Amino acid sequence: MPTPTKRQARKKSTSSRSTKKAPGKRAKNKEQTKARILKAALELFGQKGFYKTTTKEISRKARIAEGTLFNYFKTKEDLALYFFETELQNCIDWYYQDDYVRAAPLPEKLFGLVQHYLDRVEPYEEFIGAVYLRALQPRSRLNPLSLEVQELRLRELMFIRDILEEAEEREEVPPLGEFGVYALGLGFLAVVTYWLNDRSEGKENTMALLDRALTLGSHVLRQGGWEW
Amino acid sequence: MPTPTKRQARKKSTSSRSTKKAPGKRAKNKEQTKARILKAALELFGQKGFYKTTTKEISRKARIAEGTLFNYFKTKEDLALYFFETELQNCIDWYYQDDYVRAAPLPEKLFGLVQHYLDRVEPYEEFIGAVYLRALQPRSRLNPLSLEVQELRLRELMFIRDILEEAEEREEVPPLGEFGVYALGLGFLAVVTYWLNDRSEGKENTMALLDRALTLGSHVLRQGGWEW
DNA sequence: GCGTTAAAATGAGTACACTCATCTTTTGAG
DNA sequence: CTCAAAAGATGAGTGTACTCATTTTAACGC
Repeated sequence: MPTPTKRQARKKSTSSRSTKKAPGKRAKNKEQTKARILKAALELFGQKGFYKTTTKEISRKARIAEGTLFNYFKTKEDLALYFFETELQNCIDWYYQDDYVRAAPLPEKLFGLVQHYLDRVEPYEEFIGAVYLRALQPRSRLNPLSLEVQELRLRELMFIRDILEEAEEREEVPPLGEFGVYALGLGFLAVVTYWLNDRSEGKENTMALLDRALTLGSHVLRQGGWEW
Repeated sequence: MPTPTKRQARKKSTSSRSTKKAPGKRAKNKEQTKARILKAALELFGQKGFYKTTTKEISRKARIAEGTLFNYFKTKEDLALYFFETELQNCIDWYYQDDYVRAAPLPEKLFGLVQHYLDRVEPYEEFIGAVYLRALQPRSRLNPLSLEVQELRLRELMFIRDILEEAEEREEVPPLGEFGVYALGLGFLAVVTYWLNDRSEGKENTMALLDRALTLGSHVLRQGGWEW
């Protein structure tokens, strides 16, 4: 029994002659439906929150049958996860397209990235815990969400690795390897959890903490006290 | 509307004359029932896992009605949480009763504590994520578990504070204050998440990481590079 | 067009955590 | 002992995420 593949991009362009992209009515509909679901979900989550929004309501608002929703998203949490995927991708794109940020020294770079990410993720603050934090518990196949979350986490870690490798090449930091990636990812998680608890105006406490932590981190690394 | 208090220890010993403890049939039954529920839940979680065990099964095995379970535990997750409360308390008691550990230097002390905790928590590895890790998301009153989890986390942090204060008095570390507590708690969380992903024999990778991290931490602190 | 096949939509059905009005047991005062 | 009040147990009922057999729609060769 092969596991069903999903989200595969089809590039079969055999039949139609001149048009490079042959979207086809089917693919188009599917895209539209998915967009409608996401739009409806986002609005309802914004109005009533993640927990008080039912999948029935989302279906109704998206003008589809109740069951159809689950053809697009395996679970309600998987649907919510989609927003984080989008925002992470946005963050990655932003980084690779902004030359100023890419050229900046590592601490400034990280500060900018985290700030950007938190800004974008802010609307989903309520359910970030229900969804995203599960990345910390990847075992147990019983949890049906784990695979999706794991993918997201992996993409995040790969992005962090890129940034760290770049910094290593520029000799901004000593070679840290995989452990550095893990540690930085953990630091990021720490900031997010602090941010979740931060009730200060405009989350300024978080930004202050982040600033200080980056300064401290640079300091420790520059002292080279890293052999262990 | 005052929030209902729970789990309060009653010490009214007004009526019965000679016996110091007047348990009363009611309290006794309640205790027994609770114990039966916990026993049944633990067995079933062990056999089938947290997610595949239904509250109905637990009730049946504990020989109570389905609804009764929820007189004792607000949610299924709250029931699972009970095991972590117990183990944390056990850990605290263990620490305060073992003079050898209490006298040890801070890194050894922390190593012993974490090892002890992980040993005890190991049977619940499958659902530690479903329950315990929610402490990271304390906001959003919609999540009905948050209060209980928050209590547990608080107790943990208070324990960490005790340990740190002791170390500060003995001048094993510079004064770190509340930030130190937070950082150490985060470090602990890091170890737990690593442990959750660790498939090595006997979780030896985790223990190795813990050892190295403690050595590194001591080193950094001893260098005094802490002004920021 | 027409028929066939595969993709996708449908919504009644299911499973399960949790609620609540009602019934049962314990307590304690007289 | 009696009885009223309080604590607790009960299980049918409810809401909701999710499933699946069936129906509808799109694609495509003829």
